[in-house]
Amino acid sequence: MSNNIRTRIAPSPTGWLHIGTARTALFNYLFAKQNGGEFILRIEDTDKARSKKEYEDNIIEALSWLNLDYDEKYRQSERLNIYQTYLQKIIDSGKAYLSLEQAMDGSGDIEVVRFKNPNKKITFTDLIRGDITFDTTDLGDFVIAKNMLTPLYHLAVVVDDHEMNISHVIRGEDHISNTPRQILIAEAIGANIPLYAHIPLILAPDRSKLSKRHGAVAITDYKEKGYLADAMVNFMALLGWSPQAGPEATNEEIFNLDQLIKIFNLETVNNSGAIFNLDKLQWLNREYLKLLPQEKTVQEIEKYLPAISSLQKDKQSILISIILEKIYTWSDLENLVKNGGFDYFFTPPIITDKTKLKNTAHLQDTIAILEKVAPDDFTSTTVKNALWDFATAKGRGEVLWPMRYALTGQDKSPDPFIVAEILGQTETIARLKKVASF
RNA sequence: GGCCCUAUCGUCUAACGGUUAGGACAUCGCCUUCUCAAGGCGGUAAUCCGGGUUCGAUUCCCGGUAGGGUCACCA
Repeated sequence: MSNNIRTRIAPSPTGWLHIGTARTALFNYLFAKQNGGEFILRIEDTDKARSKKEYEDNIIEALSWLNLDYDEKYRQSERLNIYQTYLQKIIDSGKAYLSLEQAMDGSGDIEVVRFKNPNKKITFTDLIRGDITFDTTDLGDFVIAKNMLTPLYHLAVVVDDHEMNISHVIRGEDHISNTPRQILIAEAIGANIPLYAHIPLILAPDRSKLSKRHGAVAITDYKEKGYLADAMVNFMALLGWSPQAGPEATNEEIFNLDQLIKIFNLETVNNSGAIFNLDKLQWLNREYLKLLPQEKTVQEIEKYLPAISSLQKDKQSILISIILEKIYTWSDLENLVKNGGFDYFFTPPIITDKTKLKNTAHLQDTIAILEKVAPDDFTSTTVKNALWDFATAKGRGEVLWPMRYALTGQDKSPDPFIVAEILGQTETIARLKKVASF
């Protein structure tokens, strides 16, 4: 499939990669890849004062984490001569002019380059919103460069999109009103007008533009919080687009990057802003956590709970299932471990308040029953089977609560059978004997 | 304020002009259960308002209202 679909993400390195920019990158990536095209990263660092290398590094780190691989990378600060050439061309053709004006920062007079506005109506067809018309008269003769070597945003964007053969400009709807200016410049340099698709913004819960005051907005914040890249990608795809729409409609919502490439549809992207819903992200993240191969999961859990490696494989997988049903992200696990949430699996609990055991009357019988379970088959199932009738006869709470409490020292924990299996027969009985002698 | 965009459950969203307005997250209830989770099952919950067009509007048109974006020698 050889066509000329080329898209780009053009962040300016004046802040960390924002979740909204990342979602725009995702849509650009998906659209390019599903059409066998190229996805390009262009660092828009023409503002020397505000651009910082650390932000560029953050952008690259975030895109890499999300697996949004770009085919080409450019930095506008390295292309100044190109802009200068085009600038000269526009000036020579009389479509822009030098203008001596008092600098806005009060630093004396400077000569800026203004675009000679033809004052006409511009209509473009937005792939998502249909025809949009602007009267450029309201724009005046806008400035396109501070001087011959310092192009401003609109000029640099148009020149680059032209030079880089960008076929589709997919960007946030905050750029809709920038489009007529850019079309005017494109016409002035004789460039093809790319196809535009303005996607809806990501909003904060109060429907305002999502910003730092609403908490974590940088992609790397989510990386650090222990979210999975696949979950993040899946979640962002669902913001403003739905697999439920279109001819290939499905109610399924779990799609990784490769699957999204196949089913994403730019035409069914929504046109209204979407609120960032953390609950759904968390749910999605757990879904992806469950999908992780055990080896990978153990590896990750070891970072926070090294003791898990001392367990046998089958016991590891039981503990994993216990852990996964209690966390949404790895940082949840980190917190649980910090608060001693899983200590009892590895260290006997210290029980000082024996009234917490409630009823100790059946402890000796419980021990006797557990001692009869075959040592080589001491599993949650065999333990449960051995104990069940006895517990039912005495009142399950009368038998099971003290057993569970003796094993864990916790008011809340997984059931005593599964805890017993992980601890093993010897340790289980030892813990029970200890409290039985109170 | 000018210009532009938008409007379906709390949230994300689906519905060739004809559907009991569907799904997911959240929430509530039930089941399971010694506890906490997880899981299973079920429920509550929406077409912003007013006019048209039409036999029939969530859907098409107009107006209103509301929200958002943008109006730099930032991007």
